[in-house]
Amino acid sequence: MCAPYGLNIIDNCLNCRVREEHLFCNPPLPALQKLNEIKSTAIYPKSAMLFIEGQLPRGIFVLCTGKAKLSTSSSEGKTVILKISEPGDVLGLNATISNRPYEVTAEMVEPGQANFIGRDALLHFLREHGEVALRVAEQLSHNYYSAYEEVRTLGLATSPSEKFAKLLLSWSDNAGHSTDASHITLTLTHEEIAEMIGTSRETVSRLFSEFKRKQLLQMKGSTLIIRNKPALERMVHT
Amino acid sequence: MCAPYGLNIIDNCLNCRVREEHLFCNPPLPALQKLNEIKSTAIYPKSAMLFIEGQLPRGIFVLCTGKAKLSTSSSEGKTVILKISEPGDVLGLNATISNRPYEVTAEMVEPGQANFIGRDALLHFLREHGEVALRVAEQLSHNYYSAYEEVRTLGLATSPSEKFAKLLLSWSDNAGHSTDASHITLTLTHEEIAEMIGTSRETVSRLFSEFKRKQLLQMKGSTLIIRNKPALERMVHT
DNA sequence: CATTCTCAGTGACGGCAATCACAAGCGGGG
DNA sequence: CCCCGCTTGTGATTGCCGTCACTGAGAATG
Repeated sequence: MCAPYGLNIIDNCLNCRVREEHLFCNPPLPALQKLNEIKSTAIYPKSAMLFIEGQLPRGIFVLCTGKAKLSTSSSEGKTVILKISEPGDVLGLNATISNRPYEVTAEMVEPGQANFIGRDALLHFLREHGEVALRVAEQLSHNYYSAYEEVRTLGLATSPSEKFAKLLLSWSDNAGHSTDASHITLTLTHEEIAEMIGTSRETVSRLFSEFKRKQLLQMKGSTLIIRNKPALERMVHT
Repeated sequence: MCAPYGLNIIDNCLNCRVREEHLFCNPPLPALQKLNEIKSTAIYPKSAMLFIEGQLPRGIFVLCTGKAKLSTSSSEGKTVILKISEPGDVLGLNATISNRPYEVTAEMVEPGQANFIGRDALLHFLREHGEVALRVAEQLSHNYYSAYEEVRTLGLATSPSEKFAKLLLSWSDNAGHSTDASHITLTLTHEEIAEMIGTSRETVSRLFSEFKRKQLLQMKGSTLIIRNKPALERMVHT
């Protein structure tokens, strides 16, 4: 769990140490103190919108706990989910750095805490602390890889089943840190899964049925168990 | 045209001034001199590979003239083209910054000149010249937007015709600088176009036929003329 | 407890595009 | 000049998946 609202950023960061991308956790002390001055912390409930596609960039959000989904929609209402962000991720960085409107919508799918840093303060800070700019570059590079992976999923996989298998494997890889990699807690609806792999909700339902029938996976409540990972890997033509 | 092989980077940059992203053209003089020391220039023929997906990152290539296609392939041989890079673009930056293998293959589709900067020299340089690191961040952000746009194209557009229309419009926008925006020189094969919009070669052929029949476009040799841009825009549900 | 809403599962149907197959243009090089 | 490779055009076929329609389960809400 993350430190409660009101403690300083150092405490936040100690509790943030879930992933490797700690944009603002490892810098030297002077930078850290400055960061602590310019950030503000808030807790967001499920379904809270951190920012919305098209808005002018107010600044960045450093996710401390909870999960946020990054999505973009067409005027027809069709939606693509680009990524489910996890603690440690920096949201809105691209828009803020390049001063273009937020290109995605960030919505909390699990309630959590985030630190906000306004655009002017951030840019001013980065100009003064060049060491941290490299960190920013790394985070941007990370964002790029995420989008790139999405392109590969959407563009290279032909069938929905292949994309679905790929998604399951990516979940399995991410979860592999502490718990059993084959046990995954499923927080997304079929609709949202469909938006991640670019297919329809019904097809996702049918994929679940099919994969269960083929003994590839199994559901226990909201826990998803991968029963035959090698078979899944064989379905994916990386 | 770009300065011939052998002149220094200042001359190169003067001639590079085609686009806005001049990672290495505007820095203060000391940085420029240092850059000039660590870069090396070469001319590449058509089909030359600057780097290949999966290779360890040797460094970056700043494209001076010519065009390069950035693509990624599955083991099945299916290919997605992520972007056609133009003069001013920095290739291989993501991989080099984050020290991961090149995630794409960069192949020249029009012969041209590029400056190479090795990874160690680049990182060393960036640490010494923090001002330029912000430029790097901007370029990375730019790369991200490209990938993001590709996700939108691949994920949000349902029909191949919509993606095709979108591609034509993006060409029209890019070409709009100097010449008539409705006249575009076509350098890609149908196969490559198919790889950009995630469809089959035959479908692209049929799309050309269909669009010509509907008076949306017209071909004169290798020049493509857009005859009804509003109609194209109506086909795209941004 | 009743109502309502969201989410999940499943069948039927139809259309669209991938695939296969082949013919024809086109250009370059020997 | 003539072949050969690459590119393009187009027909026929097939199967997959998106859409529509409906049912039912479960959670939330009052």
